[in-house]
Amino acid sequence: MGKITCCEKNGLKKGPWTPEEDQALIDHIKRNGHGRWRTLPKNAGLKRCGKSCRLRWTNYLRPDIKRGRFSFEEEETIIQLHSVLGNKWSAIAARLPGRTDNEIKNYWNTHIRKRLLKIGIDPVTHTPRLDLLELSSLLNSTLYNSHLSYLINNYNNNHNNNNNLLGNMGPPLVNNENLLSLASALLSSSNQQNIVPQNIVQNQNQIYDNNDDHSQYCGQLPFLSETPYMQSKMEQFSQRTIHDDQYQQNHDLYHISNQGLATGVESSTITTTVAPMELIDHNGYISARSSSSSTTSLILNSSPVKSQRLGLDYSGIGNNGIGQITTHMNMMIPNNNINNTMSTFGRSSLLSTPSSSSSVPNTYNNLNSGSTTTTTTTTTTQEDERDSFCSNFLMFHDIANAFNGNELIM
DNA sequence: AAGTGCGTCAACCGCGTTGCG
DNA sequence: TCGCAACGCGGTTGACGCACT
Repeated sequence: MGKITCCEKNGLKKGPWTPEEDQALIDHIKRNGHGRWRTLPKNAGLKRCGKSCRLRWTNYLRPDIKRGRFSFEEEETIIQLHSVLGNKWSAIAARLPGRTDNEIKNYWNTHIRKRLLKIGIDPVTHTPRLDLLELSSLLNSTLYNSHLSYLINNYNNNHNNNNNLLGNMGPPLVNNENLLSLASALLSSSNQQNIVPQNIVQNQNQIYDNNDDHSQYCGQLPFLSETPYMQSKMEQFSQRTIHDDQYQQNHDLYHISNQGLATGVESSTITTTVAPMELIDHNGYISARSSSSSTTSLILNSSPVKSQRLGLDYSGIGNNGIGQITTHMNMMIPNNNINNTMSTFGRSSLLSTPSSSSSVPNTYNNLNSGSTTTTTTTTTTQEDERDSFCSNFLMFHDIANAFNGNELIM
């Protein structure tokens, strides 16, 4: 039948260890220390191979082994280290006192890995799964036109109402059942369409301020930089020092600002505005005018991974259409680091609105409890929290990676 | 109560690396 | 430099327990 192993060949025992065997091993190591595993079993009176003894000691009997469930902090560390080290379990274990490589490996494979897959993150690359990226990008980019047009028209119809526009939006634009068929249709037609940038998601209440002349926006998307709100924000933004070398270095990074609404989430939900770097002119203005062709290329061809890393959380796709895509971004950008990030990354900067800055959790540690993904969730289990935590953490981590710096990490 | 499916995790296996003669 | 033994690592297996039917 099976291949004869060294243990079987030598008449050595395999399988689970008995308490007596454990005690014999412990006693021997207490007396003589570990090492010399080949001769240890004989000296300890064990009918086991040295390999088995070493494994039993290092993975189970060692006095400094920490048993029990992994804490949030440990899980956080594992994810972070795995994104850097990959499946180097021993290297990861070396940074987690009391945890063995075997334990971490098992925990990864049985818990974390599954959760990542569940939320659409590739556990190997720590990025959104590529098979979902194109689909989602396509949906976003194409739906953006109709979505904003709807919002604008809706706003024009309701501009005396202080409630958020989305309260009147009705059902999401996309549901799970239609997702694949819609994607198929879009894929076949996308090349003929003039797609408006996917990632510019603005707070309609703020952009189209009540003092604006709403009639000018009727039926079409105004250039965002032409709205009074964005004019004022960009004026602040453009006062910051921008270095051309950083622009060159980060030319494919993204302008990020925190805004509310506009993506199918509730009015209390804070979302994040993300615009491709290509859409930001030399004064720091978002230029929708220049984006229609270049953004199509950006989304579908040039750098989908980075755009998704920074702007989109695909865990929300299945549940809430586009809405949750922007949600996690806020979680990923610690409020007290926004200015640092701006100065660090020059043109690839962050804009924070007053509304978001009061709502975004200050620290990474708040990610567990401070999720803004509150759109439809009614119950929260510990597993749910961990799912959310994984998602948040990974996005946070990937942003830091994408910026090629550690400035976002506490 | 018995059968089945599934998740978990301790333990095994094989291969690569290191150290030494 | 080579060969061998010992060790370490990562992938995989299989026993066990629990939930569900």
